[in-house]
Amino acid sequence: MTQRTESDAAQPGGLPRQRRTFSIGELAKMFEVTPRTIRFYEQEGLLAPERRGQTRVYREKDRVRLKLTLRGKRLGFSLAEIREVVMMYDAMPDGNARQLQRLLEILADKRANLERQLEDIRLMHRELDDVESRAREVLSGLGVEPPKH
Amino acid sequence: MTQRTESDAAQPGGLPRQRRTFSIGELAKMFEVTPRTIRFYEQEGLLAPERRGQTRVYREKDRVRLKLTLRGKRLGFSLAEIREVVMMYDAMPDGNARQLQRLLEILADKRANLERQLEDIRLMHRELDDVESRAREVLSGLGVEPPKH
DNA sequence: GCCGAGGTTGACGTTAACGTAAAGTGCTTG
DNA sequence: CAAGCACTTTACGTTAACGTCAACCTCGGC
Repeated sequence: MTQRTESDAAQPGGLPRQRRTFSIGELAKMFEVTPRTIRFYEQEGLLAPERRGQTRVYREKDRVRLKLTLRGKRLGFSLAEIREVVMMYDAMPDGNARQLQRLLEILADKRANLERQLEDIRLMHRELDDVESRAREVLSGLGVEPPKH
Repeated sequence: MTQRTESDAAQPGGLPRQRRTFSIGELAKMFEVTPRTIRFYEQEGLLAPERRGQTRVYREKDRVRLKLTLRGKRLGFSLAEIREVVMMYDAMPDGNARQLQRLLEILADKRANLERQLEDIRLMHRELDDVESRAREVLSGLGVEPPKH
């Protein structure tokens, strides 16, 4: 319903970008999820924030990871799948050849998934067009003016 | 892994198209799901096959519905959402104006969903490109030839 | 000094979408 | 006619992804 604009506006004042941190509540509102969700993702190995004492402190890196995670979810990937990619990405610098090969496999897999989804979306789009036009027909048949948009 | 080609080849011999029926097992193999899944969809009001005695008999119409249902699922819609559209579509001819307005709302909603998914896919695609190219770099740094495709 | 706003860790509850096992029906095939 | 195969219902089990308490800390402000 409400469109969030994921803005990344540069802070005036030239703060050293990397120093910005977030509380769990801030992140939660930012992405419209609950703190519980964020803690759960941590428990599942998708996030690993620092601690100031007992409380979690999130940095830019964590924010990005959360963003990617949620995007993956919207695309229907399971948390396990997302973790698989994210963790391997982090382990890349010292990853051995086998691991990297595996990573490439996974990526190809995801890519195929995306392709199929694109096709599905195109098809679904047509279906919706069809249903909608039929609905409009019936409506005007009833002498009701269908909404323009 | 295996690409099914959802073929709808016209039967030679000019059979009256509408007469073709399917068993639950046939449909299951056709779409690579289990019979249990198909029965579950029926129980959830997404399918309503005829019965020859006790056994279910599916027609072309049912096959299409199952196809649409599975497509919707791949796009992350819940069975409830899918049912909402499918049932209203069927009720269209005698649907009153209110119902149809509601249907249009739902359709707009789904459409918005698809738009967001398209954007997500584009973004995700870039991420994958990025991760992959970095993985390939590291691999060749190790003196290993990364697979071309 | 206490209060409210936010944070924390358990631990149990819930929902969706099936899986799985048991027990029975019905055809057709050797 | 027995065996096998595909179908049926009933019912309980399972997994993912959180929701929902309860009970506790901790900090800034009045």
